[in-house]
Amino acid sequence: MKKIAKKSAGQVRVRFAPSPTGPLHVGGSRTALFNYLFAQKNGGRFVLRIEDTDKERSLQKWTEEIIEQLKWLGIEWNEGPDIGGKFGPYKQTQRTDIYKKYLEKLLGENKAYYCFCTEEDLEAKRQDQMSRGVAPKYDGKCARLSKETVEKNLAEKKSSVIRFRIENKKIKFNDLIRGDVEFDARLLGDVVIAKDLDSPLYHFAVVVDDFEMEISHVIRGEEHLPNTPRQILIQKALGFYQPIYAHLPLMLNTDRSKLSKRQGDVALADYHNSGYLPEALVNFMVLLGWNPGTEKEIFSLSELVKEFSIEKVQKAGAVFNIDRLDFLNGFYIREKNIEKLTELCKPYLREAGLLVAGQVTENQLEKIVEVSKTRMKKLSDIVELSDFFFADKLSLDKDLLKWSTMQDTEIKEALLLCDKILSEIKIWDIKNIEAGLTAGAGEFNKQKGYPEKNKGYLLWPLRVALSGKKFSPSPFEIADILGKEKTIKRIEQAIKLL
RNA sequence: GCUCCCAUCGUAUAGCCUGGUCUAGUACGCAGGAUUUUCAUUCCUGUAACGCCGGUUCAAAUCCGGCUGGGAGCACCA
Repeated sequence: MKKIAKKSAGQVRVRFAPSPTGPLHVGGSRTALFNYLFAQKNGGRFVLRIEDTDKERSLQKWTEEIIEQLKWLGIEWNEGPDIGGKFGPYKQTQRTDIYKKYLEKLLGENKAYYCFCTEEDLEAKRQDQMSRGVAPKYDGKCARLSKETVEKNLAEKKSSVIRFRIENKKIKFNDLIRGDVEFDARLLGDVVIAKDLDSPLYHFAVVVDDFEMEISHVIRGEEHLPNTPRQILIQKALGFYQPIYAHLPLMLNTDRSKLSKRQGDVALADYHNSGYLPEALVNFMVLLGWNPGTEKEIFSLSELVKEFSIEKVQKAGAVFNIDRLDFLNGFYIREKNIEKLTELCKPYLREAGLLVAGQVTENQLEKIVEVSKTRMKKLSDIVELSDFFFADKLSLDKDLLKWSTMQDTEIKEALLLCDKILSEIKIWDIKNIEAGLTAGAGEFNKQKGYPEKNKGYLLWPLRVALSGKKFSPSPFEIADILGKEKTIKRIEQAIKLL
């Protein structure tokens, strides 16, 4: 049997290979992003491959979710389960025949063997080894079973798995990010590469697929670093070329452990749903473990494609710092044009029951978003920030109306004055509102003997009367959006409290 | 426990390869200030780091060694 290894095609081909056992993780998203950028930068191809060999945990809906979220981020692949490609299929469960062929080859060459040890047995040995302080590894019990015994066991349908014989030698490889890395394969123990001929396991399937799909660079998370020597050994046994490896630093919790559910969300969809923008997430994730070496920190995906270089990827893990994500997201929110931002906010308003048909016009809605956007960190913030615009009647806290040392009667006078000024406005626009009120504030302060420059005596009670909130946009903006009738009504409702 | 990886302000990082220009830069955060009726935005100022010990050298954040600390992996998961 003479199967000569295909040479790596020369062209850059990378892959992102998630297993569909749950929603797309932010760590996975970043891995996908780096692969995508690397491919784009080098004129290569980016492959999406679904590693669903774990039949118990893999679900079609997660494959769909992964695809949906990656697309939302703006990451595109050249080959994948949804679009096909020259090296398909791109789901491992559809590639059983390919794996089988190689599995038989390994078995035939005695580079792999059937193992009949039970799981309980194995677990007990593992415990024993751990307690003795040695590295747990398979003891090779079934490695030298006679051909007859194996055939007899197989004929009796004894449960079995297929193990790969690990060669006892040192494995050295060069990692694009970490440099030379060396492992001693003697510590490894023979790995299980398949449950049976039709059920390959991770280590085996990746190696075969990376070869069959002519992957040139394997860019993945650092958690895979210890897996690499095993995979290299399998490649060698099969006569495959060795791809170039690059192990990305991990994303960390605040306590510096591997990012996990606990300190916050880990599913990309969670960030998506709570109103983070894809451009913010991309910008944020890429800067976790990479930087351009310049002081530029704001990057669009297309700028990233130009400036990305894998050599500048960091070795140490990076803490996922939500403050920075919030800053970036706020920045991108402020950058968005108002039509688009309004569209993006609508689902949140609708979900909160605020967007009832006919209640506000499109124009009003855009104004609401416009005056709220400097306060938004996430799209979902729009609800809390703007709910009072939609309310029919405000539930006012009387104490909030008070500014400085003002007494109830003075607040009442202030609101009465506002009522008067606003009632007299003919053309209801923000300019007239502001001009009228500003003049009124000066007048009011002089009359009452308040510090002349402090417009709060008039404006604070007004703003609270209109918004019901401690913090809000200016009363001018609110009044403009509310319209004359509603504005006056709210002022009068507030006066009744005093 | 074993193997491997890693180590600059609270966080992300620049600088390290090619020692001097580093009294260590930037951003977020935080503190203070300006603008402002409030909050936010914007602008200004400030805050704070080369883990430790030894070696090489005229000179070390930068090179070498050790230590310490942190992380990941050790499945019939991926």
